[in-house]
Order: sequence, then structure tokens, then C-alpha cells
Amino acid sequence: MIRILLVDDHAVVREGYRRLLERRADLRVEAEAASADEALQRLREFTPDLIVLDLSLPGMGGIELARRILQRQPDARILAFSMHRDPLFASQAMRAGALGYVTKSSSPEVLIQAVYKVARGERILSPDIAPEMALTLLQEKANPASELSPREFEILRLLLDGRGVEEIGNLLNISPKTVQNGHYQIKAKLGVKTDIELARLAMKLKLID
Amino acid sequence: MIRILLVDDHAVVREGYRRLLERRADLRVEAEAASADEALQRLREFTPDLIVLDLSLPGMGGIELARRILQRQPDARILAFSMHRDPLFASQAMRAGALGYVTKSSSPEVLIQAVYKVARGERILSPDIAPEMALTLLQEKANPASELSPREFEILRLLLDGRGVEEIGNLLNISPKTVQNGHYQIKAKLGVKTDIELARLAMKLKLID
DNA sequence: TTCAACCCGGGCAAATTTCCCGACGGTTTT
DNA sequence: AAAACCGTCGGGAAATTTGCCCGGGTTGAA
Repeated sequence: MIRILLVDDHAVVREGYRRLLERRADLRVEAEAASADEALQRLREFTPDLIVLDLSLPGMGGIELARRILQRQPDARILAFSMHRDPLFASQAMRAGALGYVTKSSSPEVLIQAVYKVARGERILSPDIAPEMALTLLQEKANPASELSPREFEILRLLLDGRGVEEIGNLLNISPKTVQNGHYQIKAKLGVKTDIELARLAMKLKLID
Repeated sequence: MIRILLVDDHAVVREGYRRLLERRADLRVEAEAASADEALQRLREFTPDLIVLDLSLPGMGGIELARRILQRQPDARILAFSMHRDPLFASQAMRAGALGYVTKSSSPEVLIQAVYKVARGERILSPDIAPEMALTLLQEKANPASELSPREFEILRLLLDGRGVEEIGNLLNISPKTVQNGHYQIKAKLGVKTDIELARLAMKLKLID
């Protein structure tokens, strides 16, 4: 029996996954969480065999949540999923410690298989992005955003959301100063001068809209 | 005989318009210019009956050029054209003093008619955007960017281009300080807090990409 | 173990942002 | 004609951010 914690901010999505997963007798969604904070709360109550985690959480976001979970429980097994087909999200999630990544458009079988594999401690990548991902990693510098560390990526996401530096500091529990430094680093790494260029670049990379 | 100054940075486009216009015996493209500076130069050499002006000039941009022309020759007759179907560009161009506005996708007849009308001092609007424009003006506040003065609009355009405040100051021959104030005003008028939100809003309004 | 990378944040000078202000020249209103 | 606006242009001053350098703590890999 694999006990699962399911984290997504949309109730319908949670319901859908619950149905899907529980068609297998040996899978059980032990708890759900609609936010990062709630997820951390549930984790204080019990320790699932597997955490299925939507990357696009409001607030601190899925990557930051993964970071925090792994900080407390370094052996936690996290399967990340997201609507983004862009390899960038996958690589950031994996770098942050997720064992697997699947897109929301993946077929039910793919998801089920991913769940089993991650529960066993294996790594897995959604087949629909794997080829593109491999290519991206080969070219390496193709996407300048791949130079960003997971943390920087997280800060960037919040900046793109229109948040102020102060607010981001609170959200991530770090000093505004660190956020400023991150902001600066991001612009430097992406070779961009103004925030507006940053937004446009992000748009081109499809991190936005 | 109507003597015309044609301003567009693309040689092919100029050529196309020249052909089109000179099929009429009473229209004559007396001079061409590929940039704002060049246009101002030509205007020192002669005074056309009509100026046909692409709004999307590199550098200072068409609206600013119109402003400068009208500053020297308040009775100059300017027909603006642009690829943008968005009424915003039209209204800004008219507010800056252009007598007419047509889109680049307008039919040859429309353009020819516009030329004659503007040369006569009449005002004209491209039929393909007129309805939308009227609706926009009715709703008025529909588009928050309509609150921007022509000058602010111009500054915004350059900011969205990724230019720095200093650079814009040089381009528009105003103090960087004024640009800063403009930048501040723009954000205030659009109800936006960060530059990134500004970029996203601009994107939504299709002023960008 | 050493090394590199990431995360965190202090420091500090220089630049920018934020707001408020006055001046000038047009337009419109009365 | 006077008054009331509006847009443009910019100064001033305080608050904030930027740009860049630093060092210390972790962690994972060579």
C-alpha cells in the first residue's frame, strides 16, 4: 500500500487525481492539501510514501515547497506535475529535489507508472517532454534561464507575478536583501538590463502568460 | 499636384507606396525619409503638401516626429499609418496632431482617398478600425492606457523597448529627470506597481510583441 | 578531503524611484 | 479678458533599489 499526499490548489484537479489513483487497490490518497502551508501541516501529522505536487501553487509555489519538504525530510519522495510542457520547469523541479516530473496532459497510465516508480525511489520524466528536455540539456546554453538556480527561478516566478521584493521576502522567509541580490543575479545571468526586458524575455521563454 | 514626403524605415514599403501613389497623376512623392532625423532634414529643404508617416519608426518613433514637425509647422498635414490595428495607436497619433490614420492592411483605394482628404485638411480614420475605435472611446475607461498623454505614451513605448531612462532622454531631447517623472506617472495612471506588471499590462493591451 | 555550487545576507556608493512642487504655454470656459 | 485646466518640462528631497563585493554555512560530487 502506497500512501499519498496530494497537493494542488484546484479541488477538481485533486478530485480527478484521487479517482484516478484510487482505481488501483494499492494506492491510497491519504491526505490532500490546497496550499503549501496546508501541505506542510499535513506532513506534520503523517509521513506519506509519496507526495504528488502541483508546481503551480499560488504563493510560495511548488518548487519552494519541495525545497522545504526536503529540508525537513531529505528522503521524501516527490512527484511533481505541472501544466507546463517547457523542460525548464522540469529541470528546475528535479534540481530542487523532485524525483519525477509529469505534465498534466500526460495519460493516466503514465501518471500511474510515474507514481509507482517514484514511490520505489526511481527517477522518472514525462515522456512527452523528455526528448525536448534532452535536446535542451545537450545544447545547454540554449535557454539562458537554465543557468538560474532553483531559488533564483523561484524568485523570478514571483517577480513575474508582479510581487514586490518585500513581499517575496515574506513569502520565502528570506531577507528582502537576499531577494534583491537574487533579482540582480537573475538579470545578470539572463543578460538583461531592465525589468521590462526581463519580462519580455520571460514571455519569450513562455514563463509568463 | 500634391507633393508628398514619405517616411518609413523600410525601403520596400516606401517603394510600394511610391508606386501606389504615383499611379495618380496629381500625386507626387517629392521626397522619402528612412528615419525621423532624415525626415526633419527633408523638411528643411522643402515643404510638402502632405506627410505620410509610419508610426513605427525606430528611435524616437512616429508620434514624437509628428509632434516635432507640428511644432515647427503647425499647419503641416500628416497622414499616419501603422501596422497596428489597435485603436490606441490611432488615438494617440490623432491627439499628437495627425489629421488621418490608416492601417497598413488598408486597401489601396482607402489609402489614396485618405491622402486626398488629408491633403485637403480633412480628418480621416481607417475604416477597419473606426468601429472599434468608436466603441473604445465610448467606453472611455475601457483601456487605461487611453489616459496617457501622447508624451507619456511615447515614453512608454521606449521603455517597453528596453531602453534606459538616460537613453530615452537623449532620444526625446528632454532631461532624464522628465523621463523619470513620466515613467512614474505612467505607472500611476495604469495602476501598476512594478515595471514587470507594466510590461505584462502592455502585453495585454498589445502594445508589445 | 577538496572543490564547486547554491543559499543567505551584510555593506556601501551610486543610481533610481517616489512624491511634491512651480513654471510655461496652450485651450477652453465663463 | 480673466480664470481654470491640461500637458510638458524639470528641480528637490527622502526613500529605496541597484550594482557589486564580500564571507559563512550546506551539500553533493570528484
